[in-house]
Amino acid sequence: MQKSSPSAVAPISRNDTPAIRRRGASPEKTATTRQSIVDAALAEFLEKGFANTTIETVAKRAGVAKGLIYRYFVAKEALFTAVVQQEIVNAHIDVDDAKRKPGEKVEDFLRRTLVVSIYAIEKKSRADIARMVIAEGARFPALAEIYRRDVIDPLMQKVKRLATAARQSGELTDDRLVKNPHLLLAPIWAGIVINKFLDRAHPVNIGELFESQLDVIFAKAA
Amino acid sequence: MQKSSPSAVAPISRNDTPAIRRRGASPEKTATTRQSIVDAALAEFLEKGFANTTIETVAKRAGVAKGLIYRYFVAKEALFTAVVQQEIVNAHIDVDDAKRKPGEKVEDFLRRTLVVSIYAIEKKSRADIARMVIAEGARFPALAEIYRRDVIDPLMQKVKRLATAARQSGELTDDRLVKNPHLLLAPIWAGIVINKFLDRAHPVNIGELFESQLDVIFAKAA
Amino acid sequence: MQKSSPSAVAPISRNDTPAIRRRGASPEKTATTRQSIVDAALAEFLEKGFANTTIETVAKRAGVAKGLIYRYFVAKEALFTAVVQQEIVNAHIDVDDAKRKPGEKVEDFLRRTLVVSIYAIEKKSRADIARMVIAEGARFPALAEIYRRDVIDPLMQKVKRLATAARQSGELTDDRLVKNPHLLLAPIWAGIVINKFLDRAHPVNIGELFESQLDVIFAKAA
Amino acid sequence: MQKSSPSAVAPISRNDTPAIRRRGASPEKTATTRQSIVDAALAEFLEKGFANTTIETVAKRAGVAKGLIYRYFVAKEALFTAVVQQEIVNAHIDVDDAKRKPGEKVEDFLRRTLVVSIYAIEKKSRADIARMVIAEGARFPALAEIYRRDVIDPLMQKVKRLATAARQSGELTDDRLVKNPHLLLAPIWAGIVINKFLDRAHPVNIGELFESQLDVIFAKAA
DNA sequence: GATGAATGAGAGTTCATTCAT
DNA sequence: GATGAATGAACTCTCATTCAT
Repeated sequence: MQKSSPSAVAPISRNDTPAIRRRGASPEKTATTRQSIVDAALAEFLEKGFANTTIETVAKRAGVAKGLIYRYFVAKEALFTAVVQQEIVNAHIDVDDAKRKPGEKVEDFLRRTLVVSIYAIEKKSRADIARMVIAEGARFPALAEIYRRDVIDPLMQKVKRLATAARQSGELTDDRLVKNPHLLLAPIWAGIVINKFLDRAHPVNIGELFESQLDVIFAKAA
Repeated sequence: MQKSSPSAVAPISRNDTPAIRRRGASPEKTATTRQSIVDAALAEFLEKGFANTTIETVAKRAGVAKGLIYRYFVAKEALFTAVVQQEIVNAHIDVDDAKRKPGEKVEDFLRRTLVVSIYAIEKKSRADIARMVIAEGARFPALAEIYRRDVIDPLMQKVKRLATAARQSGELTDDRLVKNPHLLLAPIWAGIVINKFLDRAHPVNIGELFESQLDVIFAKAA
Repeated sequence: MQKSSPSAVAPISRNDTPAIRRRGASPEKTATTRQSIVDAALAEFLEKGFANTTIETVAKRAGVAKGLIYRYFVAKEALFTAVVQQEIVNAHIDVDDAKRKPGEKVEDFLRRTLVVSIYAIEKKSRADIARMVIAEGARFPALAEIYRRDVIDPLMQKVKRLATAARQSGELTDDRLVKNPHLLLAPIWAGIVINKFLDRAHPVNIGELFESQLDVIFAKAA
Repeated sequence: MQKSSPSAVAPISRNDTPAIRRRGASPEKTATTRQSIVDAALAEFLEKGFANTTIETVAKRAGVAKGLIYRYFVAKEALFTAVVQQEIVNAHIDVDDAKRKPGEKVEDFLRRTLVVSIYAIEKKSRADIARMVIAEGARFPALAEIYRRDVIDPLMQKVKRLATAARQSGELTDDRLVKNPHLLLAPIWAGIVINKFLDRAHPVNIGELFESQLDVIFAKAA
């Protein structure tokens, strides 16, 4: 009922005068229906991927008729795109340099904030979203682009800024991270690939892997 | 879906009875036909993924009739499995500790061998195979397992052995890499994900990224 | 499908009890709504034909909700029938023999009245109605029948009566038109078929064609 | 099996060497199948029109599977177009001026040739084809154009030539038919409209109507 | 072995019609 | 009366798989 993406239905509250009662189904009902479709679709897409998900199954799971889905999304692809985009929006990882306390070391800041986020990645379905974007990326390049633009690029910018700060303060003694900010988050990608695609039976601990990466990058004596 | 090696056609007998003319096509012709199907299928699968590849297109590309494919592979899935498996076999990355020269440092050995392999990853279609295993992994868990068993696990074992050696020789001053051998190859996964799925327009240099990782792991002063 | 006049809504009572305020919308409002639906439907049907017209589009064009249409017409077919019938009523062509002036020749009377009507056929949408009746006739035989009964047959009767009069007065020297009254209006049908279906780019002049037909029938020396 | 239109299948006879036997289904079988689809489609389209004909019904009537139709025609529209075009080709009406015997009057020639054709119009399904082209013309303007180009226009040219000849020989005493060649065939259109759309119960005799038209045009004393 | 016509089970999508509000 | 969300049957089209030749 919250955060309905701005694609199909009318905004819920028209204005503040509660007396206005339109005929027909209420906007709340509409929003609920839409959300149940989105939820069902997300679950199905995550479980089976785009090609193996059928509209009929989504409808059944959402408890609505097949045709109704087409009132909310013009096509299966639009449904997929909308669902994934909505999730991408939620996937932001927060490492804003501005939140670093005065005098706080970059490494400490990263441990305090990012490590927590990363341990949470697998709790929430963020890794699954990433997996889906990856798996369907070839067929939906636009989605991959959105993911890059909204999630990866901003994150990389922030990492770069933090690396630069660490370099200037002497916390880092070389430019490697400034030039290759991807280095910092490489263990996350590796973890997602291994845990979500290759070895579900023996998952690596992404958080621990990331902490080790922090260790080596910041040359911590073990 | 697991034991798909003998899926369709008996292993081609390397002519032990060279003079005998059997009825029908010669084993050589058979092998050639099979290979042209596999080649065509690989190309199609890489281009379009499993779901969007049709048997008809594969047949056309291979220059054979649709029905013939079913003489070699019982089903589309079997074709896919066979094709990918064959590629996985080629995907071995060679870092055999035994080949380390006496007295050669582990780091030097890695730079001498692995870095070269990694720069080659993108030249050959290995990254594309990895991408496909990743993308279709949800639908073909058996393939992912094979990939892990035949490619990842052996590689990890070797990394672990090298890490142990480096630890014992004092080249490494902590157990991080021994406990998290994935750390070494994380940049490769990150690179594949970024280059193949998320940001084809601005690829990272996987080899360079990997070298930086060697730098930080072996605490090289820049 | 035949008796569709009372198909949906009772004939609007021309207020015999003007002071009484009934609940709900006033009859005038009702009539207005109904008319806007009919107008929209006519326009859509003329543009796209029966099968390609959707109730939703009609509703949108009429500025009413989809469901409301079903308060006035039980089904799409009833709507179509009602709309076309209403137009058929307007399609009468006036050639009443009674209006012939005393002593006026039949030919002169036809030129004075019918030719004018025919030049008007294409100005009004009568030809388009005819076209629609023709195009949908196979699917709506009842409509074609109504068209025949209300438009064609009466017209033919009048033509026959005029032909008989002309024969008796010696204006015509044979019974051809009496026996084949369709001969008189054949150019109109030909004109509609050619202009509306076959060659919109090079329309024939129906009025001129009809005048030529009068010429040859009444053996006018050119 | 004859005259397969050149749209989908390979030409039947590759060359004269009868020894060539390809594998798989024979071209004759293919042509037969194609023809049975075309026949079934024509019958269905004539009975129900384009929109009310389903591929499934056509397939059932042709005795083939639904999907097979799509091997021969890319889409329902293509099937319709092909079927109708093939019939249009057969719809030529022959009034070639060159076949007029030396010294034969135009009127006599027309009675000798065209009247016969016209009486045959309703025996064959030509009138039904015309009806279908008319009924679906709005949705398939290309077909109407083909019909005009291949049937109407050539016919009109011939009529014009004959009218000119008759005018010059003094057989006609005015230019009406030269200027309005449609006049000659108007009764045919009228007849088709009346018999096929408006009044199936009381059909007019198109041949007789056309003969009367010849009478009046050539000013025959009754 | 080899061909490709033939099959038929779905899948996505549309739309007349219903009904809770 | 009026709304438009909801239903579900029906339709077009696809494609893995089979099979007569």
